[in-house]
Amino acid sequence: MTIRPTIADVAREAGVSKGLVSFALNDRPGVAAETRDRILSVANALGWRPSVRARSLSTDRSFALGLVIARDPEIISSDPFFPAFIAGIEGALAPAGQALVVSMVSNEEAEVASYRQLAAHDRVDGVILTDLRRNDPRIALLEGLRLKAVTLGHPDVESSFPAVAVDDGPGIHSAVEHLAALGHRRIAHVAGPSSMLHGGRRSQSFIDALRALGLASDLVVETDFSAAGGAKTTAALLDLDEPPTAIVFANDLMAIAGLGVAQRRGLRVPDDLSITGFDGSDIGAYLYPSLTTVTTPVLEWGRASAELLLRSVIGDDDVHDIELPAAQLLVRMSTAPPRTIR
Amino acid sequence: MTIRPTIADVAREAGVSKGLVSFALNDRPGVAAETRDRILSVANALGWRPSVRARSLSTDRSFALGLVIARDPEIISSDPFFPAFIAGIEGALAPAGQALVVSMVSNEEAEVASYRQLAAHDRVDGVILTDLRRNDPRIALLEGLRLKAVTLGHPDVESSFPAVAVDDGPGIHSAVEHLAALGHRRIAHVAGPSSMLHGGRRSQSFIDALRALGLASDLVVETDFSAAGGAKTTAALLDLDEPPTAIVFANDLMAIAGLGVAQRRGLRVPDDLSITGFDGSDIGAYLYPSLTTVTTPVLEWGRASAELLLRSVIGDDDVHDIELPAAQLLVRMSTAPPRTIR
DNA sequence: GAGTGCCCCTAAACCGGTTAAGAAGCAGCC
DNA sequence: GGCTGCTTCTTAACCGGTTTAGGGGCACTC
Repeated sequence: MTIRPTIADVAREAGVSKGLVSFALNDRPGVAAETRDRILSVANALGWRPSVRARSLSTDRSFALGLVIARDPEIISSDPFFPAFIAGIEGALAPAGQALVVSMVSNEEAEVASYRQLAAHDRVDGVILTDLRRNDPRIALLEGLRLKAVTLGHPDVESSFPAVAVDDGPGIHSAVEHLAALGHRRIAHVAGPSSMLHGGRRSQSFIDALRALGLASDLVVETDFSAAGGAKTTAALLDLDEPPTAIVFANDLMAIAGLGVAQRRGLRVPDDLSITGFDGSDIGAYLYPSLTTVTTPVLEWGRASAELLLRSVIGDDDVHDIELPAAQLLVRMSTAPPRTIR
Repeated sequence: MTIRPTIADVAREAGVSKGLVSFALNDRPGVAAETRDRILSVANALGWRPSVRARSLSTDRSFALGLVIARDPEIISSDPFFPAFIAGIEGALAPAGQALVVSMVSNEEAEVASYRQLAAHDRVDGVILTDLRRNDPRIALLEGLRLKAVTLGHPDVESSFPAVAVDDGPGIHSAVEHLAALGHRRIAHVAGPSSMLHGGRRSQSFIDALRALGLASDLVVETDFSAAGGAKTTAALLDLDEPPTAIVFANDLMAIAGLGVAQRRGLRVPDDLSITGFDGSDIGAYLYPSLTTVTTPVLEWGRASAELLLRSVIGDDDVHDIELPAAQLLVRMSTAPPRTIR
């Protein structure tokens, strides 16, 4: 096993020019069928593989997509989203011979720097934009950097990028209706930061759902999606004179922390307090009680995003927004009728 | 903002040849100080940035490292290791202008294919090898593919790659001693697969620790590091005629599932059963009871691995194995004296 | 029989760097 | 004055592809 053959080797062996080999290998017209076959079989016999590097240089493409993950170091390990999401991306990228460049940073300055670096070094042809924020500056940034992108969810600003969205609403609605049907009247929501679009959207869905049922929606507390935040706000809610009998958490991590807080206080879940999460993370099934949650098709989300972005990079014309199946309620054991009306 | 300047632009502007510009920019000897300064200031004025693509093609380097993650889809979301590990890697890579290519696969064939693809496409200069297995075929594979690598831990086969290791032993020993000191005599271990080196090593440490204390070490059950596996084996242990009063789990995920199983049976943790995990994952602190566990310097591990691999890629001579601070016991609330001797 | 058009192919430039070979200029030395 | 050797710089090849311009051969047309 020596050095890898190049198209020059193939050309020599097949008795044609370099250029023609390139044409034949790329299935372009203007090559006689017989010649094309000969070139292909020679390439095959020599074990020729294209050099991504050379192709990158001449075609001005990277054949890779990027994912910048900005997360507080404290949250990063426990967040079930990204590993599954990356697995989904991989499902679309690997068969296409594309690679995924991942960058993980802990704050917004580093995030911006990371995008700039990806663009300056021509590492990727496009990026997947997660965790959209209100008035998200990254959209203009990426447009300025001339990177392609897809956004996870619909941004609240003008965007030239297609979106891949999962509607959180139905999941939250189902959770609230489920709790109301069980008899709960005082239902709280531990929300993610309203600066993040999905945080805000989940809150709004929660409020809408309560209103539709004619219930008060005053118990919405905003925090930061972290376990620490979930624990703190849960404690605050339980300290109220009239504490809620059920809490809808905006993600599983906060729900798990909230569960711990309740149990620590001697409350029984679900008898004294019902709890729902959001994410459908696997670990929730193994807790005691297992966590009623809202599942999101994360893997599918990753796959669809990567596919759409690839199409957009190629210059496919009909790239348009994609709506994935909505989030769905997954009832497990952390919800039950409130004790007061039992 | 037009097209990016190349060294040809710099050369023209500075009135020298392309080659000399390259020499000046790479700080190589043979350039007059005055000329060098002129070239550098012209480059600076034009806003010249090197093209990684062009450099890759001519220097036969990718300026990127790879990480192939092989995990069952079921485990992937809940595993706290990789996000933190990647964050650590990033800490070393970003300042060096290097990128991280991540590939996530679900089985061994796909894993091999992934390494082959990374090598065939020249995507990376080296890879970080995690989750070493017994007689790990990947080492020979990577040597054959002429990729550089570092291994996480010491392999049990001949390897030309440097290792970055964290000794699990002291953590497991501490956990066992902690439990023994509390009065436990029947201590079980829910182990990871013995086909994985760190799974086997933790078991062995467990057995050694018990022996050293003169206790029986017959309660070692092997499973797969998953929540489902942890739950199932915990159930089996608790079904024994003489069940253990404490269980040492080989990772946090299994410990959390085990905790759920015990509580589901009406056992109180830690009163009826003590539990320890392994990983030091953050979420464990918020459970009820909070999980006594063994912490590993994951972030540091990632950083050190990436740095070592970068040095190895450059051809630095004195790359040798690195031993990081050993894993440490973190006592929280899931361990207490057994009820029997209370 | 010249002109036109098409098909198949070659030659060569190009992408943006690195690097080997060699030339020019100059000082030092005998 | 010629030789040696050093520094500084240029030229040109090279990495491995893609792509444009154009040439030769052939059939068809009038």
